[in-house]
Amino acid sequence: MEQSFENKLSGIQLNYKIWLSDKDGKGILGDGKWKILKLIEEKGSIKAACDELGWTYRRTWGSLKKIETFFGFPLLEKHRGGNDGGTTKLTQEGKKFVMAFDRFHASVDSVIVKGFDTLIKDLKK
Amino acid sequence: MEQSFENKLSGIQLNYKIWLSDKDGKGILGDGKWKILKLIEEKGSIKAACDELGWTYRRTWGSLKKIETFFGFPLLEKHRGGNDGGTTKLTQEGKKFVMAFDRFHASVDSVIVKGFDTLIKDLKK
DNA sequence: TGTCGATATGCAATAATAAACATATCGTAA
DNA sequence: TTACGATATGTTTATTATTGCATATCGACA
Repeated sequence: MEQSFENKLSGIQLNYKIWLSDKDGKGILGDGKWKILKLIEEKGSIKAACDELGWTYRRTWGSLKKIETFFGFPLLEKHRGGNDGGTTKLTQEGKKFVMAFDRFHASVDSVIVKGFDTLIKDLKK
Repeated sequence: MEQSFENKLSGIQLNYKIWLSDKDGKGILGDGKWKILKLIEEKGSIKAACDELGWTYRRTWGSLKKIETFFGFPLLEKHRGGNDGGTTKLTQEGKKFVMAFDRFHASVDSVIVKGFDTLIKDLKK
């Protein structure tokens, strides 16, 4: 058996998750919600965003409830009724939050990827 | 209702996890295993490390099995029997892996924390 | 004023994960 | 050669997370 990482390294992939929580680790708002919030704004409805990501409406709705419960004010402006059934878009606060998270990710993503490259190189030595 | 993040920000905490997987997202080896590997080396046994972290031996053993199955060679040198029941320490490869992950974390941790600080500041604006 | 499709929500079923229980194996030192 | 405590592993029970099903509500518009 080859006692070396070498031939396994190409099969390794990097994963990471970053999220915010309250002090009990609850009320989580992370990558998933960030993604869906962006997509809701883009598509104009929760349902359309769910379909796009293949998520169940039920689960998504529960997630969105959590984040708004945590902050105590809505990040989404939801409208029911109408010929199109209803629409949803981000509130001012929602936009601010999404943009802040955008910046956050932009600042850490490349560093993590770079660190991973170094890790792989270290294992080759 | 206050439409501002301001008064909630102090209750928010940062969380993140970084891990490596095979192409199917399986064979995971991340922060948990990194931590326990270091502790096993320090304590000299799997059991002692488990007790320290409050993890079940069964679960830990399963985790360690996974990582070694993935690489195809042991990261741990395990000994059974003896008056002390047995001991475990890292192999050369185990040490290399742990050290590489040490470096990896050292290079990304501060950036992530700094990014979080900026995120919070952004939400205050 | 009836139709439509999305929002809104409860609840049962199911899957995924972790914990708990049980037991066998090993080898050294007394 | 027996006792000890850690390694090693199967099985089962709990916990939690996710899915799926069902159903009510809403309001612009035809």
